[in-house]
Amino acid sequence: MNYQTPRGTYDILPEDSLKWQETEQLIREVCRLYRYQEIRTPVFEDTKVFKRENDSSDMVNKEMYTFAMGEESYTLRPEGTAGVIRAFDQHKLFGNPDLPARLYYLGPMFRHERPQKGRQRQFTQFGVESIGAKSPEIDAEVIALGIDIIKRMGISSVKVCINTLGDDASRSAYRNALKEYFSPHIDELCGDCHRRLEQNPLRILDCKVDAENPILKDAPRLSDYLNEESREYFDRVLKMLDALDIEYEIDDRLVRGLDYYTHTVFEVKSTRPDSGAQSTIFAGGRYDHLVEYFGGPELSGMGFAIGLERLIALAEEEGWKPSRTSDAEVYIMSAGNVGTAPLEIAQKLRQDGIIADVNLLGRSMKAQFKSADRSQAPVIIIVGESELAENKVNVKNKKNDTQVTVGLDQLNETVKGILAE
RNA sequence: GCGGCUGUGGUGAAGUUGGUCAACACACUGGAUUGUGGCUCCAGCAUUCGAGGGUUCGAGUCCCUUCAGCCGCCCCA
Repeated sequence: MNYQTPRGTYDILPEDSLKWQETEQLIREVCRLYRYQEIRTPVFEDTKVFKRENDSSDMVNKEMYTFAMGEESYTLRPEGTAGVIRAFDQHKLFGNPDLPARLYYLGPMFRHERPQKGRQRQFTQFGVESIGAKSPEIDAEVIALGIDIIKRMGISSVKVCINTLGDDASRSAYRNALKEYFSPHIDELCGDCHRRLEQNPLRILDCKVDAENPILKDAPRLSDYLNEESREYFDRVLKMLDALDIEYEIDDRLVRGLDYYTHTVFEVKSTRPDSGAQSTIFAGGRYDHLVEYFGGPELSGMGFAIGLERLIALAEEEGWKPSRTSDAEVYIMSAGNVGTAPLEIAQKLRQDGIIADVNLLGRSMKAQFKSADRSQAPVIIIVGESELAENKVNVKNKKNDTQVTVGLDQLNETVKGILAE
């Protein structure tokens, strides 16, 4: 085969499109229940939208699809949050009297990563952002929305890991404490951690190589550096989760990769034993400075993102299937020279909302029956030359394997009767 | 970006120390059975083994390159 999809991209074929449609529909319905509204932003933006200053992670350079057109540098969106906040600021949605703005997005994202299962270069992400107000209730609502969706997808083996990074003061105090603590022990840590010490010392805490290293276990705890206000905020988040019956586990090693998070951060993981390295279903947190960064006022936001490829894969592992099918309700075949009658009959049925498949090839009855079986249709209409001469056709009811001959004027009613059985 | 495994028809797959007609099964198509199938029987269905080079009298089997998938690491917005 000389042509194929680029690495890390894939086609959704007809046999799979239904589950995507249903998953997206489910997501949209749940969002409607929570009164989150969709926002659609471009799939590419000025590179500077995604390439933030002060961002200590190196993913920005390595993993973005950036291209130049004339003087401009553009980048395919690697995530949804930046574009949404940009739009929130650009269109001055902060002027809305009813903040927070509750927004969601759903669409393709692009990252130049080494593909694995549930990890593609073009992938589909759904996310919500609740922007413009700060309260523990909002944090809980956002988490609840995400949990709601995955529960409705039949995913039950999950746990919520949650933590707080505190406010700026708490966080930078802790950051410094970590640096001070690890610096003397640097030789006892792995190579990656050497880099992390300068770039993002918080991430040393969830290093896999050094996970059992006693140096890590005795590291300063973030909770010891929280100021009163941050601690209180977090306690209220947890109380709200209790009230909503959402079980969680406090994990003070959970720091997330990005610098912009403040206060609440969380990750919802699969507890299935075979989920391997891809166990996170969705994750997010609160950010206090992003709105300001894109030129808006000092407003806080809270959000999460979820990859649909992984969501659907996990749901299927737990037995989820789309509830609708693309099966036919009626299959129309022909015997003898019946001209345009089968097509006309099909058209009339469709106008009554019945899913009709019709044989369009001059094939043997045996072949037509095989197609009819494959279509899963419970009703087969056989348009025969001699019956048609009297304006009649044969209707086979596959539910009880009976067949009747009815006039064309009663056909739709007869079919509906069988389907309703 | 680094490391490991894999790649044979529509599908699941056999292919032994390189020798040839690339098993077997399912699916599919046609016929037995020109307008009532689902059973059975018969026949057809990979000039080719991800792609491209090389070694050889001869390669799916050996070598090189390349593409893709999977697993782990990095990273995970």
